[in-house]
Order: sequence, then structure tokens, then C-alpha cells
Amino acid sequence: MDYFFAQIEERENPRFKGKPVVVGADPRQGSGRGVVSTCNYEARKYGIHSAMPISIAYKLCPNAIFLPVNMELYQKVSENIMEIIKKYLPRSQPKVVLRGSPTFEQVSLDEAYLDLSHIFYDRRKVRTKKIFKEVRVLAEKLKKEIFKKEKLTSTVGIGPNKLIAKMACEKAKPGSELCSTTGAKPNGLLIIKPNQVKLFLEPLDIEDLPGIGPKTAAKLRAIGINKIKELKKPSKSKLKEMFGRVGEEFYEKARGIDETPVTSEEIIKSIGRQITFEKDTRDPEIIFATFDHIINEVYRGMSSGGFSFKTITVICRFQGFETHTKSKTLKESTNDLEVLKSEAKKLLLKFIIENPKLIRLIGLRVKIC
DNA sequence: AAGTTCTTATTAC
DNA sequence: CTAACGGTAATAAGAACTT
Repeated sequence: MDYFFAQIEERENPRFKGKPVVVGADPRQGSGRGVVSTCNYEARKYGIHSAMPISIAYKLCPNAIFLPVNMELYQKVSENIMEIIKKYLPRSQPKVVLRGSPTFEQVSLDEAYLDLSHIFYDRRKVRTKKIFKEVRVLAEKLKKEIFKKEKLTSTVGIGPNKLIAKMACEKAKPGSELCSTTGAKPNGLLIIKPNQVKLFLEPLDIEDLPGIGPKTAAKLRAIGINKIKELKKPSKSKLKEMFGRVGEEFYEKARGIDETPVTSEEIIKSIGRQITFEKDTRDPEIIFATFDHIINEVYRGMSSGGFSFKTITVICRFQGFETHTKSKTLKESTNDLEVLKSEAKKLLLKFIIENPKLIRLIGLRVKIC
């Protein structure tokens, strides 16, 4: 979905349209901590973007409309949209399944994959061009249906695998040369056919490759690698030596290779909560009241799923953003709230004893089993 | 020496 | 001139610790 949270807010309040809208923390409340969750394209013109500290966003555009995150609303809209997307799976199992079976994979509130490879199978008599036309019509129909029912625009990327589909989707939005939509709104659709993958990938920046973030990009740039074309130069073993296991994946990804299946069921492996204080503190009242709340939330999240835990990790971030963790693995897995409370508090207490700095954030995470 | 546990780093949304 | 910087979750790697 295009600028999802902000677009929903525009829909709910049409007078916001055409004005910069920033969804995230309130820049005027408390100490103005927090970040931008999502903003619309008008706000992006001022240099505002997701994950930016809200204090900076405010400086860049104090007149923007700053809105709190209304997660319940976004969740509901998301559910509606996901239901629409699921309908684009075939009603019956296709005759031939070579690679992926038709599947739907929700990645986040506003992102999902649909495996439509069945459309291409067992149709040797049909011209490839015609099949791609069919796929384009399908994508357009999906976009239109979402717009009709939810009044929200979306962007679709299509490719021979998840990697290319995702990258195509990114490149179908404004800020890209490949973007076909004029003006500042996304609402895009980009299809990359198998024989276009090389030409599509090579001129892109290394950071456009999912998995390459700022840290990895900096290391690559340091050795003169900026474009995906250049990323194809080092050997697989060289990349492994530099980046470990993920380095080997970069080698494949740079060549457009990605065999990860579209999978519907994602198994949750851990549950956690963390809270940043309004102001850095060492007040035990505040710290432990907050921590009690966190413990209860984690416990609820865990037991509501019928899980037990065995490993407990406490997170503590001090003034200056220095972050540390302490963890404890129990002999046996349990779902005892009292055990969670006492073990978690023991770990937090250690932090407080051994580090005299003011505390910015505390958190708790349990590995579930 | 091998298996576990602990801690940090990085990424994504 | 530099800092500013939320929450949830996964995964990898290496160090530290046990058995």
C-alpha cells in the first residue's frame, strides 16, 4: 500500500489532502521523542521520511499535520485489503505446480506477496506476451478493487521471484527513473520479465537490494562497489569472507536469484515489549512501574498464544543510546508469571547496579517454545 | 571438544 | 557543529561458559 498510514488519514480527513501529513510521535508532547512512522508525499518534499526523529521532521516542516498512530484503524483496513488480495488466488489447485503453489504471504500490515506462477505453467501453446498481458490485467484489477472498496492506492511489483517483485514494487514508486506514474503520487505497477532482470538490476544502487542496509553499503562503497553491476565482481567466497552467510546471499541476489518460497504461515519465535521513557531516568518508582507493565504485557502476549518460555532477555538503553542486553535461560520451559517476574527483575537490577548512567529505555523479550 | 548460552550487530517494516 | 533516534522481530556470528 502506498504511504499506508498517512493515506488512510487522508482518506478519513479529506481536508488533509494536498498538505504534508506526518503520522508518528507527537512533536509537541513530552520531550518530543519518537520517530516518523509514515508520511505522505507532500511531507517528503520537505525531506521528511519514515524512521526520522520527529523533532527533525518538525524542524523541517512545523506546519505539517502531525497525527498520532491509530493502529486499530490501520489494522482493520489492512485486514480488509488482505481479504481482497487473497481472492486473487485460484479457486482450485492448478493442474501443474512446478515451483511455488499458489500462496499468499502477508509481510506486514501493508505488504503481501502473491504467488501467481501457476498462470505461467502448462501453457506452452500460449504466447508469453499474452500471459504477461493477462498478469498485468489481473494486477490492475486488484489495484482497482482495492481502490474501489477502500479508497486507497497501492503499488504492485511483479517478477520471477520475491526479490525481483519486491524491488520492482519499490522502483514503481516516485523517486525512481523507472516510475511510470507522473507527479508525486505512487499508484504504480511494474512488471519485470525474466529476460529483463539483468538490465533492471545492474544500474540499481546496492542499497536497493533487500538485505543491504547502511552498514553493509558503507563497507561495499569503501571498496568501490556502488551499483549492483559492481556487486557482481567479487567472488562468492570474497563476499562470504566479508559478510558471512548473508554475503553469499548477496552474490545470488545481485544476479536476480532468489528461491525463497511464498509461505503463508510464519512461526513466532519471540515476544517482547520495550518502552522509552519520556526523559532519561534512574527513578526506581518509574523504572519498576514501567517494567511491571512490560512484564504483564509480555506475559499476556505469550500465554494468550498458549506458549511457554525458556529464555528471558532484558534490554536496557542508557543515556547516549548505548544499548545492552542480559539474558537467562531456564532449566525447563515454563509459563509461570512469577518466574518471569523474578528472573526479569533480577536481570534489570544487575543493569542498574553495574551501570550508573541514566536509563533511556527498558525492555523484555522471551523466546517461546 | 562439543554443545549451550550470552551478547552484539544488522536489517526490515 | 553535531545531535536528534520508536517498537517488534528475525538472524547471524563470535565470545563465554558448561559438560
